Amino acid sequence: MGGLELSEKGLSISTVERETGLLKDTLRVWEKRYGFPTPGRDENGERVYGRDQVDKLLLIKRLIDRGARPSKVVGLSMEELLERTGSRADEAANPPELTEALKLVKTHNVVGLRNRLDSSLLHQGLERFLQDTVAPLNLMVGEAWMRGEFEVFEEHLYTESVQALLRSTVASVSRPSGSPRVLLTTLPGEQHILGMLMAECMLWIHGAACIALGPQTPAGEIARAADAQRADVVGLSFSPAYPAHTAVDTLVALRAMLPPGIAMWAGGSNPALFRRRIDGVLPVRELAAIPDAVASWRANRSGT
Amino acid sequence: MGGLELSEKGLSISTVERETGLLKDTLRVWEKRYGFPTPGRDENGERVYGRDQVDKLLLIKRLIDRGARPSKVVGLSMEELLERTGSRADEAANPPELTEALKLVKTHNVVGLRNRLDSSLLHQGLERFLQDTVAPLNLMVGEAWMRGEFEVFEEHLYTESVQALLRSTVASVSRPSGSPRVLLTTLPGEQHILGMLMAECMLWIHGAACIALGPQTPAGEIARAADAQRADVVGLSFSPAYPAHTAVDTLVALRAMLPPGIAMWAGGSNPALFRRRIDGVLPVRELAAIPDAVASWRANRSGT
DNA sequence: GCCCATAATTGTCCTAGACAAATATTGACA
DNA sequence: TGTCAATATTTGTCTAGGACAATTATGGGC
Repeated sequence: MGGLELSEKGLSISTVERETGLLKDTLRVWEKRYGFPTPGRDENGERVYGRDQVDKLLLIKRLIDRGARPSKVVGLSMEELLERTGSRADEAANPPELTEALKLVKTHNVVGLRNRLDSSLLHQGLERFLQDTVAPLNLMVGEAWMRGEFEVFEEHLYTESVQALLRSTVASVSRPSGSPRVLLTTLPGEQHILGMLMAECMLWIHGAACIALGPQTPAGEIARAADAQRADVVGLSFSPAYPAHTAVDTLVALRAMLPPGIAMWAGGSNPALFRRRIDGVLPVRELAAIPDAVASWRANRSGT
Repeated sequence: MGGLELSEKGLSISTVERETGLLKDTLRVWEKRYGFPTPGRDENGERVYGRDQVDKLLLIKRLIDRGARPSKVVGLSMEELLERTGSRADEAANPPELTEALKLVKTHNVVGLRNRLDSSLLHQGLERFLQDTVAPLNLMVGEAWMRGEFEVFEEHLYTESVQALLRSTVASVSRPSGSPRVLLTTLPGEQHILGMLMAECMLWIHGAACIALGPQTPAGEIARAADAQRADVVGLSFSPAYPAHTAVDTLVALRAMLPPGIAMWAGGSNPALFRRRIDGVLPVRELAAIPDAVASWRANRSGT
């Protein structure tokens, strides 16, 4: 019943869908329109993708998430794709501490990485640690991955290390208290939670109470949870890979379900959030905007 | 471009796929074969699902994951479905502390729940806490959800509370050391991480070192990571919802990629792991089996 | 009782076409 | 030259119906 798997020979279209996030329909239509990917066929007439094609698809997807047009990038050679990665000379502009941290990831030195992060956190304090260390490191890891300098598992290792650190920091907050009460989650299909964790830290620093629902809560459930938890704000996080119109549509729908007294904040590096205003939804472009959001919420509240 | 969203009116087939985990193809073929679901159509001829249908689909999916046959359960009424939920009188058999903990979830008292879990952990110690509190609570939450007594967001709240507690416990381990070195992760598409966290705790108690890769690592990357981290064991976790044949196929493929010196352990409540032996993969039926696995690994290692 | 051959069930893949939303391009006008 | 509206292209996702292999159930013989 379908479900071939990644043997050494090749991957089924389902597997490629899961690993790249590109729908089966999209894979098939790209093949027809742009001549890529070019899977083989098994004895059964079903598509079989090679590992190299999947790697290329992942790279293409990142370029598209960044704003490239499919017709321009699907079907390019690997070299041409790597050229478009950009971020050429500016890597030298990064502080040496960050470059060194990256080197620790590259050498799979988890312990060393964790030590360095711990020490940065202690030295800088949480807020500056988030803004000056974690945020730029995230970017650098993403860029390095695009340039083919990082394996997927190395990215996992990095993400997991940072998350563990932030989580244990957040856990040290005994109980949620303060205001506003912010319900934090992501929509179904959005699995990136690092941004949400960073937001949770920032909110906590600035005296807000966070109720973390974990990732992937359907909109209807978010509305019920906001009611049950008497939340003042619903905070949602969107990675660049999250489909733009789904994000906007769901935000609009959720806005209609929530009482007007509950604010909505949408953050993350997804461009859809900042292209056009969504009525009743506050876009939070970066971590540094969180304190402002909190402050203006309090001003509004005390004004009423 | 497609991607309608959950307004009050209805959900698109993509959204239903994301929220239920049932593929679009499956939804369409069920509609044709069993007469359910019965979505409406928008002005565009595209399927529009009601919230009630999605709830029913979620319930059906859980019954099927448990072993029911689709032809027998798809198309039953909501009442008939609830009858098959089973777990009738045995809920009285649960210890009263657990029932009380559930009540805290039901009243959305996150703080109370967290307090109670903390105190159970201190009182019982980590190992008994996992086996006598967390594991049965997981089951009870799942059952209660099937009986319609829990909302999705209440399950999220519960899961998040337990995860936060276990994570902060794990984080208190300064650095990974000990043997065997176990690389822990899940395969792409498997998002349930609670089981993995519980395993991490058990392994730590019994002197193993865990390297957590986070969820959803492709098989090839697991192999590279195992090499880079000099792992002795690769540990994978499978929830009941994970497709059976995908699990088996990928385990076989991964086994072929890994050197024979690296053991593979597969755990979780997915029935596929225990139906038939997979060569070179040790099935770990429950938490209590982890100490045995560790002990026998050590015996083997010292023997050689 | 168990075991094997046959029958039914079931999920996923295939092709090919259609269309609306998003994005780019053109042209008119200040 | 710059801005805005109208048109053209691009793009992802949906539709339909058919096919098939893997899984699970059923019957018959021992």
